[in-house]
Amino acid sequence: MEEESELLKKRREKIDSLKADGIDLYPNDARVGDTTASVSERFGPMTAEELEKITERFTLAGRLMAVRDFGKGAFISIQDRKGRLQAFLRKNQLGEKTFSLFKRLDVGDIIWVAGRVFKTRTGELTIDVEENGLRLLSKSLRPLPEKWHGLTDVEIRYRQRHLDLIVNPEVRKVFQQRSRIISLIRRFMEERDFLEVETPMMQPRAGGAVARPFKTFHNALGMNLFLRIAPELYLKRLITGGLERVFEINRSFRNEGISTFHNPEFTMMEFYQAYATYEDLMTMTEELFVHIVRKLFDSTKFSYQGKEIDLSPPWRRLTVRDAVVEIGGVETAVLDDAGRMADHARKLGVEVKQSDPPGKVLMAIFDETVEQNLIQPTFVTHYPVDVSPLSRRNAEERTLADRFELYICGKEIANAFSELNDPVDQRGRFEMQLREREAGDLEAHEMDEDYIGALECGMPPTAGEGIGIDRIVMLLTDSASIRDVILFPLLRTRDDWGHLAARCPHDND
RNA sequence: GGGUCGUUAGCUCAGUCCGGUAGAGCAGCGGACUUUUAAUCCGUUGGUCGCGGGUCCGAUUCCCGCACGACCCA
Repeated sequence: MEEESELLKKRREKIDSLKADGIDLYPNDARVGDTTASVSERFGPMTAEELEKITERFTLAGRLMAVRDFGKGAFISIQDRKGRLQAFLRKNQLGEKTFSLFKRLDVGDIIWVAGRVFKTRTGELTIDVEENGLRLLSKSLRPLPEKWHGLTDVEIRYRQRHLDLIVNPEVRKVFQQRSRIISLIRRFMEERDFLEVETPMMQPRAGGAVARPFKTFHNALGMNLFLRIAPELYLKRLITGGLERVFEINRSFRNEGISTFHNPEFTMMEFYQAYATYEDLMTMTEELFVHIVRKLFDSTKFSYQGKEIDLSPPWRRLTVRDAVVEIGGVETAVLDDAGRMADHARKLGVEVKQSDPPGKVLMAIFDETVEQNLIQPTFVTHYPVDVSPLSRRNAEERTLADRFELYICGKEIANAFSELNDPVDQRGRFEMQLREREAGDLEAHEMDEDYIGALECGMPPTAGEGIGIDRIVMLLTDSASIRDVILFPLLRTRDDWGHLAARCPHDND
């Protein structure tokens, strides 16, 4: 048994003392009528004289965050989901018993107070706690992090997010913003008559994107399953099924490295619209983003990590080829010669295989030279078909796809294309992907006969898009790391002794 | 996978360069105080110095390895 700290011992002593007085440490019968915000919004603007006429009684519950004790009186701060409010405890008003309860409370306890409002000499709105108007609702055994610096150790912040949320109000705000952003997106889609759907996260084949999946196993069915890397192929079956406009906001999983912009599970919105083109989606994307930032900031501008971003449309549109020439500084002649292009890529330090199709090499050059320079919102268009196995071919340029990616602040935020609905072409694309897989590309797409079968029933001409929700939230909350916008980012597990938990041997097939 | 940095009290941090078993603030505990708000004042408790090994009379400090985390690179 591990030694208990002095602090914990003291708390246990208090608990024993409270129990001895017949005080329930975890009661569940308190009724809460108000919030810190409902009270302060209503009475904050009033003067002390005006408040004297208010005889209404308020009941609040929340966490005790600070105590300023004066012996026979004390100020305390109560924090609920909406914020903080101060309360004043007076011995002669609370009564002997209740005041003695207060003396045994700790910062961190969940409490309930009742009383009227008044303003202190310094003008702060305060609850004047009435007789017996203080109750303990839940006893805290552990001390909270420090009141002034809060909790800054990022590892503890992520591992014990509850502490982070209690003591760092700006963290709570980020997650409130996240919820708001998702809600705004949902509303926007519903207004355009899109139907929200849910498709499988456990899939017999992980398709719809170029990435490595997590593998799992269903015991009863004796079946290998993969966590989805994208919902795409299922959503398009729904388009074939006649739903015409669908969207899904949910998790996808990619078995890849972790960085400030990558978490193994992340949230994406994918949506598909029949009888639309990727060009329609560019306009719609502009409208969506403007809708969000106007509601959030009442402006089309915001700043991210010191960079001023302006989302007022129309956004810059640039082909991959033009981007590589203009921004990447690559000569046109190099791009027209597969051999020279591969040499150029190698010069940039990119690993190029003999089997890599030219489109893949071009995109490697793009990633290396262009991506991080696209700060203001930019639609990059005309992707090579080689790297777009599910996209429709451009009517004029058959080696190019009707596809765009959206970049903001040097990061990919969205990926969209007119969908390939020709089952014969689709089979050919999958076959090409299979050849890349055989050449060692573990991310290449697999053959999916079920999906081709669905296309053979006739899928209407459609455009679809995937938008990285975590990344949007990062941008709009000025968060430097994706871990700051995901409540419980993936970290290595540790047991109570600080050792790594047992790792399962993994199979590589 | 590689590099850099970090890990010291419940929290926020000093100290380690130059080896002699650790300090502050907040929190806690005791006392004073009924309009404070990082309340104040007086007193005071609290440490496997991330883990393991090596060198040494002696290691939180030097060396090696490991773990976890952060950032950068691939």
